[in-house]
Amino acid sequence: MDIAEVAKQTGVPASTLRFYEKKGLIASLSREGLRRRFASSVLDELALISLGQAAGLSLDEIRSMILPGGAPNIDRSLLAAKADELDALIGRLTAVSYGLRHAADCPAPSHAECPTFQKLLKAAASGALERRWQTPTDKAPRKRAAKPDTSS
Amino acid sequence: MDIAEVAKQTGVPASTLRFYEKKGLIASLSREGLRRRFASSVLDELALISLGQAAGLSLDEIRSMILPGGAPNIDRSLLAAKADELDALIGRLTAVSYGLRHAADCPAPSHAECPTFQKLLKAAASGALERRWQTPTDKAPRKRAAKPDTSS
DNA sequence: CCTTGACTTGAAGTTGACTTCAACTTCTAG
DNA sequence: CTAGAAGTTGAAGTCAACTTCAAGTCAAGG
Repeated sequence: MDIAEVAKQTGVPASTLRFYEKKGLIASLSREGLRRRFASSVLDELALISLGQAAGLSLDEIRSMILPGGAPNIDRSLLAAKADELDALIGRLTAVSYGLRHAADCPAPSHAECPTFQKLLKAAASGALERRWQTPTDKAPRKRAAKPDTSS
Repeated sequence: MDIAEVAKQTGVPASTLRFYEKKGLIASLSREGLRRRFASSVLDELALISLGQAAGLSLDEIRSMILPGGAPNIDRSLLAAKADELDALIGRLTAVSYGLRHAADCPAPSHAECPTFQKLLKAAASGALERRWQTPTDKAPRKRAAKPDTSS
């Protein structure tokens, strides 16, 4: 498969594929002239990368899970640890969501008088809620996976 | 309060406080000579900022919620929308966590043979799991909120 | 032959939230 | 008075994950 084919099938832009290759996350099997040719196994690797990202791993971390051979080599205790981390995050987010929703419904004229909101604020102030994990911003529109495209 | 005092009480570094001031998120009430003097209400503002960040808002979004006067002016429908977003995120994360944990326990010799893991991979490949929201990295150690310090 | 379009490269740009730096001014203690 | 700690500034640097750009290569079609 050439780079455009991989891009079309996975929705991952060509620039990203080159970037991943440079980073050592995927390998292009050979070149036809200048052009990369990818083995179809790259599709699985990309899925793995996607999953790793969803689990909050950095690309560097993900790379360390991929054997040079291509087969994933995943430390189960690392998985469990990541799951724990994720659960902790979920717990915090759940609290925030709950508090947010409560504050949205709160009949108090100002949030300054809503006890639930105050409690949330206190939690935030004490550092119980860690910051910085971004929700996807609509300012960064990305191509989604292209549906198999019959038109071309 | 001077900047160091605020930093100590909130755990927010002085550099961040200046940064927030430049951004218009907090206001220093006056200057004593060159030095900023903060009203104690800045503590509440910082808590609000912290909460906003935990809810996934950008600093710009947070600023738009803070009236020049200092009192929060929060659109309830925005809160509800953010809560919805959060819930969706929580749902995805829960799926990933579950899958991760299952894969960690999976008795198959390689994850290639674990059906749960395969399912996760498929979901990731299809874009059902969105990317990019970072868990706090230990490479970015931060001061935590200092306990009320009696020593000074 | 020559254009067009898909691909190649390395380098530089982007974004958000900060941090770090250099150079400078002030306050306080000795 | 003087040192040093702590404050000030604007500008530049950092980080991650990409994207964009300029400039170049190559195959195919008219």
